[in-house]
Amino acid sequence: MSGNQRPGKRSETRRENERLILEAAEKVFAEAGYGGATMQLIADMAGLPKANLHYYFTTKEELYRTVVARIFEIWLHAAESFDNAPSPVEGIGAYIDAKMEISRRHPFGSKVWASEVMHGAPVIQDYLETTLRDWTDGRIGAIQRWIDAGLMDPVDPRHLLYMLWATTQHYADFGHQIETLNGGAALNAAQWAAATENVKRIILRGIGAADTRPDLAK
Amino acid sequence: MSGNQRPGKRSETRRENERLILEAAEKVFAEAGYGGATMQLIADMAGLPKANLHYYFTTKEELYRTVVARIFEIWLHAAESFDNAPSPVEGIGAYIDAKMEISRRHPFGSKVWASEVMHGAPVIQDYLETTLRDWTDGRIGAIQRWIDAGLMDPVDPRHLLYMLWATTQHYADFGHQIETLNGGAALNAAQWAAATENVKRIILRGIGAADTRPDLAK
DNA sequence: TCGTTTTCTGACCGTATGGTCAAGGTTGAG
DNA sequence: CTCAACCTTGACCATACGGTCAGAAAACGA
Repeated sequence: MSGNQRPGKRSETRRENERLILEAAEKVFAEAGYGGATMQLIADMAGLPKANLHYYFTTKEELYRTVVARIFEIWLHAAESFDNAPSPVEGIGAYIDAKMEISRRHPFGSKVWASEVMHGAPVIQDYLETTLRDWTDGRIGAIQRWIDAGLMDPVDPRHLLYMLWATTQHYADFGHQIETLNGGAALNAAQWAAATENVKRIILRGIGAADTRPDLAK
Repeated sequence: MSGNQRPGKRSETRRENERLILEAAEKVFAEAGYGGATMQLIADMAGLPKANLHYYFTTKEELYRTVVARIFEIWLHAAESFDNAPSPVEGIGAYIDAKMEISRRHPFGSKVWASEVMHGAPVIQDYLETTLRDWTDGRIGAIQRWIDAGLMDPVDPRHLLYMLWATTQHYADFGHQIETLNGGAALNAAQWAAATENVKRIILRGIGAADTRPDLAK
């Protein structure tokens, strides 16, 4: 219960190795799924002997839990973009920017999260029922206020949120499909920007919140 | 090479058992992933001894391939909704209807498909590069013609397609999350209808294709 | 009733996996 | 230098998994 780890520099090995393991684990869990991932594979990718993994993380499940928790942290951080925005264009726009950036920079984490939810959220059910639900309810209230203030059309805030999650995470979770349809190449910077602009444009116009008119700009 | 199975009624057992196995397999693969699924689990769910599964499907991979192929068939069928539509409102509207219906009636299949793509499409890569790419290119052409005809805004057709896939499949793939945020209950008929309407409304307005004006209808 | 084809299944096998452990190495404070 | 805490790892174990197979049991046509 005391458990305050000395941030002292004495053994930084621990930090470094945990980082190596968690990075490798995130990738392997994303590419093979929880059941398909093996400790040996993660160990090889981290460049450590398998027994060493079990020194830092007792079980495969504990390692997985840690990976998922880290992803949730990133998610929560992005969720802040929504706050303190006076209008839907700014709030939702910033949120789309943040989530697209996550899809681009943390595709493995996004896939692990998707896989976890698809399998019934065996290890993060409590997060869904507490943190996520609270955040969602709060955002629904914010959207409703924008609607009441006449800043956007009266769409169902809940389904709007689902649409935001779906469209942004799609670029990570279905990245392989998108890559294949892009001639086998990953999206470049310009294509990512175009994708983000498209999502923002369609959704913001779709909810009647676009600041400009039909916008015939190229 | 002769292999024409007599559709004779002599042994319909085969058809029935294959159906049982495929249904069980779809569910287990969806809920546990390929690596997490076991032949024993599928056998139990199908109510057959494990050895019997190997009589109909030699290997686990062959069973999985068959499951994925069946899902692709359903997907292709829904894709037809897009065709022969004179305007985006009708074409895209019908496509959204069809895909939402698939998400509702075949959630397991949708998850298997998502899982397959997320893991790099190890068994359907050829489908992505041929059938899916052809279909996508064709639809992009259709959308571009609508744009050229002034029936909708000049959005990137490719990203519009991604948005359609993302938003509709989200209701199946992330069904557990949606259910949790819905108080733990699955969406009822009215809620599914509301979700579908919301998706259609936002996207069609978002691309400037809504037939009606801002639509203040409740 | 017989003979042939198809279906069924308990018992079995080799392998790969998650996890353990004991012994040895490394580090740094006193 | 000494000692204790921490880190490393090859070898090992029990289990569970995909897959096999021999032979029993139906399911037919003649």
